[in-house]
Amino acid sequence: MLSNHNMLMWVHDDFEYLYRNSLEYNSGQITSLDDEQNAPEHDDMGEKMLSVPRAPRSPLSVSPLGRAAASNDNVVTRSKVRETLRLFQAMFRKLLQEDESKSRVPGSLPNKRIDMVTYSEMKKQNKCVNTGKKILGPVLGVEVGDEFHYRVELSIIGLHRPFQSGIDYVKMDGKKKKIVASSVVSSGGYDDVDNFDILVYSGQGGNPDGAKKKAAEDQKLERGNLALKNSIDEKIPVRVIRGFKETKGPDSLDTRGKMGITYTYDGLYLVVRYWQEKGRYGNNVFMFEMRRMPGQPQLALREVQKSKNLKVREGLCVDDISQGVEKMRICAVNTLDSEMPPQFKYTAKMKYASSHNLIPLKGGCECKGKCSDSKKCLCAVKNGGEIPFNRNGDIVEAKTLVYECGPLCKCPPSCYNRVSQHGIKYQLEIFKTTSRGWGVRSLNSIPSGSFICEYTGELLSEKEADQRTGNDEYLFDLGRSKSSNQSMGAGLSNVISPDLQSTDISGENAEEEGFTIDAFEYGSVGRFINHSCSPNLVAQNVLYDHADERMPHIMLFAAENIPPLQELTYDYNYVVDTVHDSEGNIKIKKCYCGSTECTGRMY
DNA sequence: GCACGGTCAGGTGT
DNA sequence: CACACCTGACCGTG
Repeated sequence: MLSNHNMLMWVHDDFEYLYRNSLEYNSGQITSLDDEQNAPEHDDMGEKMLSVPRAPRSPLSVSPLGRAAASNDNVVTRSKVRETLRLFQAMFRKLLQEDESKSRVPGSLPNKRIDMVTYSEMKKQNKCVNTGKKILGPVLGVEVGDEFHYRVELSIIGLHRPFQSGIDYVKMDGKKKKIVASSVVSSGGYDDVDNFDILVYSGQGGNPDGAKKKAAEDQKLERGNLALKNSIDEKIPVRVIRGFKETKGPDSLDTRGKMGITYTYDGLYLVVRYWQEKGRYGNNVFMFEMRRMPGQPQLALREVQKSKNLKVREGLCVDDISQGVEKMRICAVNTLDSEMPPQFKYTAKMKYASSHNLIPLKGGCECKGKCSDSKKCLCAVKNGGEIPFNRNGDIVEAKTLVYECGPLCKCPPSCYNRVSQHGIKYQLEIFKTTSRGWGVRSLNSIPSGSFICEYTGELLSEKEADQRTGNDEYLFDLGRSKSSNQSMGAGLSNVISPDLQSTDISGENAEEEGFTIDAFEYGSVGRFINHSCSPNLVAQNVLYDHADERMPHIMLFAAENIPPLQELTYDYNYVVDTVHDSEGNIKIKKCYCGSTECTGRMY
């Protein structure tokens, strides 16, 4: 572990100055530099050099201003930021669902900007964070590598306030007139030269606007341009958010869901110089060279890019653990030791025994199209009168049980109500973790609400499961997976008007015979996904190919935006002291998830 | 079919 | 106030 002092010895003088400087402007203090909230994804990404200004940790480092109670900024923790973003994403999906289900009467315009609507609602209800004075340097609760899909997401957590403008800036304390840049968004819309750690950013203004018949003009050294210039002299770090256009992998079979751009917080940069040159339209534009400050974690996206350039992936030990069963290959990677992944028989589908008397489907919906009319679709009715997915295939919210369309439905396979039955759509891989055996991660960015994979295996009754001792690690008790709204946007029910809320359609005959999925011998990638006390996935009960509510499919969905290489986890949801061995003694299993919310025990 | 460019409607901040 | 902004959705072209 590094003390602050040691840490500063790693960096050169200039940097130390900057470091202190940025702290000052952040009006906080460093409290802890050695623990990572999201440790898992960095575990195997080489040595960490924590020499860059980091957001102070709450609650020990509350803003000295002690903001008024009306503000949401009293204690901005990492989990507060995650919660805020999840709320945005959940509200967004809910409002989009509402908008999509509206019958498009000619004359009544559908709302095209759900992101804006969501933003207004969150602002009205004071759900945004870091809303106070604009921040220079690190932002409380935000970490390098965090991902977003809408510009307003940057705004609601105080990372970059303006909706459209690429440059945000601040009046300097004490110098009323002087402005410096606080953050920039680089979406590649301008001619940026991209050298990983160098960003050449174009100034603002002067560009022609065809819609308004405005011709190109020379840029002026004002506003954002002036702020960036001043940042050179003041040596104040500027936050950089990079927008990457979605590179649809060649093996991506997902034709639906065209989410355009992923914004990634790329950390702090210094503006080192600026100049003028002729722009695309013949006008003079300003160019600013920005350099990424050393010691910040490499973006996972870069790591993936790098490894793709190699012929053989480092640590690769199995090319495809699914052996062709999944439509995408799932490789196994171990950069730590020589251990190979455990042997098992890969199955993408659940294995039911005839002794369980599975209740078959009785019928399906009669929709001719893609079940877009939730009033006519019988499956939508079963789901409480709505299709539980958006048209891009994201689940709207976690429910007790979701009914997808099935083999007896008239709708085509491309129907909006068939999401998890189509299998994985992200490039997943299993990898050896430092402290929790094998884990699962993705090489792609995963947007909140996306389907990840099914937890498959052999279906066992409780009695059968009890007889198979010694492999608890691969058991999933179906009763345990009460899908809760908590994990996909806490407080959604308080924010959305009651008539929009889903009706709970749980079978209340819970105290019947329980079932378990045993993935020890037969299973899928799902069996490698570890538990976490602050997980990024949620387990959702789904029915589609049979009607037996006692034994739903367990489908895992993303509960937030997940950057590449971040370990995927869900909450195993054990109640401590309720797990017994064959002699009836309480079993104890420690949790090594490493999150700040860790309870210490898995069961 | 798709990638790309033009167009348009926006909210917020200056 | 008017205006600009590295949006985001949509619709036409190639």
